[in-house]
Amino acid sequence: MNPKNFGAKIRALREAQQISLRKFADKVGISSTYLSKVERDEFPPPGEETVKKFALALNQNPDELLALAGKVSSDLPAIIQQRPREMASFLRTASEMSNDEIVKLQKFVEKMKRPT
Amino acid sequence: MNPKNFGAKIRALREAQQISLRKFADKVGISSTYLSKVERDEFPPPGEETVKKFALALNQNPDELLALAGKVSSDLPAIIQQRPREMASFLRTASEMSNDEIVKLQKFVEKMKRPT
DNA sequence: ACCACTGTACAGTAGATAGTACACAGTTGT
DNA sequence: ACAACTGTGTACTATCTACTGTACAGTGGT
Repeated sequence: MNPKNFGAKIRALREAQQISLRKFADKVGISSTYLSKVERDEFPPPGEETVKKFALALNQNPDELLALAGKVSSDLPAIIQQRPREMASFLRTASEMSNDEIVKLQKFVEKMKRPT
Repeated sequence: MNPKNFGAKIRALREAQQISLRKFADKVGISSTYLSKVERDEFPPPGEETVKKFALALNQNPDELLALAGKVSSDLPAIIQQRPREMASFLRTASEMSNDEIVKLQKFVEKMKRPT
């Protein structure tokens, strides 16, 4: 919920890859100084595009990494805006569901997706 | 999608209420100058809280008015961040659904909501 | 004629977001 | 010993967001 350990996570993943701060910064197109501060959570997480580059370079799910950064991929708000009432209602209902119920819902959606 | 006619909508609704620009501005707690520019789409739509006050004062659905403003209520991103993968997947699937399918999905969710 | 009201033009601003450049200290390899 | 790394402290900065205050011109009523 709070982006308190975003930086720590990035650092851990980067170190697991044995890549230096500077090289990683170059790879994702930011300055090493900035990356240093972000990794120590001295600066807040970077913008959406940069976080997505992190995810790509570190083999992480972009949506999860964005969540850790306290953000969401901007295509999702865009989808909500297509059908604001329905989507808002869905999400608010889903937020009160148990894990079991979420799984049921997922399965239902999966079924609908399959070509009839 | 683009917030091009947000202002025009606000102006139309305000005029339908027969309330002056200044009075409406006071009511929602912004300056009349700002409201003037917003209504003529010379300035982009205001922030989330202000749009919600517009909705309240004009009897509009907040999620719809926010959508017209190119925004989403901040509780929705927060919900997505609780279960980023599931919610992102759900939304991206839902974005490809027909209206019929959305209705079916809504009914399914309604059923789940009912106290067992 | 005057006053109060209508909307608008002009000129700003405080705070947040997403970064940058430069310089430096400590560690490692040869 | 010194070159080439490693990460970090300091000091900015540009752009965006979400507004404000003052002043003014046009319209309507008395």
